[in-house]
Amino acid sequence: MPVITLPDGSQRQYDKPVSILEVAQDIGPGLAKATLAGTINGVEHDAVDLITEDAKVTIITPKDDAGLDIIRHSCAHLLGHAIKQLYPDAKMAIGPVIDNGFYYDIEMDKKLSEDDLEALEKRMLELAKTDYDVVKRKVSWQEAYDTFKDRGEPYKQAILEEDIDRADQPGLYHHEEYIDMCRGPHVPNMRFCHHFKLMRVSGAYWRGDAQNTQLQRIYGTAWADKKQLKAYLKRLEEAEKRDHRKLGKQLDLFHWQEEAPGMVFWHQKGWTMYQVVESYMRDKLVEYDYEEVRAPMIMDVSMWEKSGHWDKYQDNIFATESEKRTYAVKPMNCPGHLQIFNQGLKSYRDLPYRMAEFGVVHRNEASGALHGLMRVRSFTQDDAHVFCTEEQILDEVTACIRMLYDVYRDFGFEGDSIDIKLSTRPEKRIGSDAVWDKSEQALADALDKNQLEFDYQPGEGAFYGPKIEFTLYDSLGRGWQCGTIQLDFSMPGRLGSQYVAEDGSRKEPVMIHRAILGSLERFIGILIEEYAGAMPVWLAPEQVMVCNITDSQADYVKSVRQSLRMAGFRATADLRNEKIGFKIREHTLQKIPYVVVVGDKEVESQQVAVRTRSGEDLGAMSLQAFIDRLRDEADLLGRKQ
RNA sequence: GCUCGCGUAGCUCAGUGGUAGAGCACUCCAUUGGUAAUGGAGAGGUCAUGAGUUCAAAUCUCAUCGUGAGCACCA
Repeated sequence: MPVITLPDGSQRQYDKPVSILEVAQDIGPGLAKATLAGTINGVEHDAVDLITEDAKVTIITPKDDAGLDIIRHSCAHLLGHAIKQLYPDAKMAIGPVIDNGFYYDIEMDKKLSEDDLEALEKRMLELAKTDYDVVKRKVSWQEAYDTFKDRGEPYKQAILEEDIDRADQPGLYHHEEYIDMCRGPHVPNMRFCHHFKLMRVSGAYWRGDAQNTQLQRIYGTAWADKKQLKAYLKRLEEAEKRDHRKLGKQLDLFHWQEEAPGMVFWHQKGWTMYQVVESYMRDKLVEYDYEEVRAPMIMDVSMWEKSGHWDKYQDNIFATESEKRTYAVKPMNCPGHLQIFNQGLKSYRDLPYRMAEFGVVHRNEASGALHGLMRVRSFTQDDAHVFCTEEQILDEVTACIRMLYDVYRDFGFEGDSIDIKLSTRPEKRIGSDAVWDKSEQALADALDKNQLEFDYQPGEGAFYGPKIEFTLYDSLGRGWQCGTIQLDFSMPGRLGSQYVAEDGSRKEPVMIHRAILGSLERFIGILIEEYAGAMPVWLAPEQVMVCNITDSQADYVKSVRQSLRMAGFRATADLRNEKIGFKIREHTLQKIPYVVVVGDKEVESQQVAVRTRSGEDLGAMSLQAFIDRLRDEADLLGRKQ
């Protein structure tokens, strides 16, 4: 006699167990038609699942986020259905939901091409358009196992054997002749799965392990209706226009070439941005009481053996030989900083000692890992190491976080655009559990103290200590770790760093590794995508372009440009023999914040006519008024009001 | 590193076995103009590199390098 409570608080009573679909039918035929699934006491269930006891029930339709996920999940099954029809020898692995869509990992001999994807998509659509019912069956573990054994699906068998309890009743979803196994829920009928697109195919390892077979992964996107699908594809197109690699070329910021894979050739404009960012950070180092240093680029390999890097990262370290000695190009700044710390006897009175470097490091990343400015083989870290006592950890980490947010806000990042993760002790680690407890707690406390939400990444910490990672996202939503704060109880000991404590004894300092921007290259890449190349005034490599209308204003243009430069702005003159419309178009496309136009009128009145890159004509004003405006805008940095 | 795709003029791209193309940029000439493209002419390519198939290769095959998406990696 289940009593069902709906989200609006209303109740319905039944004299026998009813399915979610029946409840929906009871409420109205329109809702029944839109019913994908439901939740029973907060747990998702298929529409056909029976409610046997009093429960809170919600109906899931394509309008719900959960509904969209169900559609996507069922689209993965639909892909399986089509794959097995076109390639009967395909072995299906896993087909989960991801942001905006789904994928399926498949083992098959035939290597899928773009054309094959098109054919697959066509078959999927044909199948979906028949609007067949998806039939769910709960079976015993053994029956599921036998089913997939008969069907030659070794991966499904492996999932059953390794992940599913023998007492469980796995759900088998019948898509006509195709059967897939899933926790569900799934759509009751394929009429919900008409709006999808297969996006690409790539390789992916079974169970995410490079030792295992590489499967073919087909990615697709799926939506509740045609409009959503079109809007998504449009969004993707727009996002691609923000690609920093594309903009880097268009805006003449940097280039790459074959002879130096993963290393940037910064052009004048890109380098100007870089220098603005660097000098901003240098000011912040003063504000937050750091000392800047510079350590050698290459050191004898023995240094890296002592630090442990050679042992762990040898394949990724560039090395060079000279006079029978092997030198490693530094992949990290910490050993160098420890050498500087070690010069002269340090007292507890010297702690905390905050040592910063714009450290250029080289890491021989796997070729497949390289990605524009985001993942390079040579980059500059805004690195720092804080040497302190255990008692000082909390305060110092808190200060690092405060500094990080101070900086990020100036660049326009805050709130949801920053993802925080706390990586805790890995299996292979050094140091006592007591020390780990304390340091993990210190990092968590520091985050709490700054009222920041974060997710734990258990086991993902470095072998020497836990770490906080701050991730920013590119225009396509790919995350890139930028800032990081790591605790290290090991390196100072390995490289012989000590200080004299209050009681006269020698102690090892704790080292906090911290980077705010992380890699300047990566951070600038993120900035370019964030602003789609239209950098705010303080970062724009060219801030003002001063244009004449005819030759007769050339001298005035030069003097305006010079005045702007003397006022501290990056201004250029465009005296070419071109029409003003042509110049404006070009400089607007180059995303220069302001174009100043001077003709005879302006020369006469000793003014400047100002136009913004968004196309707004601000009219004529005195040069001083324009300079004031520029200064106000530049002083804002990238802060959101 | 792995899987699949891509590599043609400075840039964006067309060209599927038979004499290498377009637009923009560049150079020159004319034009001196008021807020997103003035007109004309010219120059510019070992079709990433190397090998092979073929009477003939930008085009087909293989390898190498670079690059794109994803996987793995990310101190």
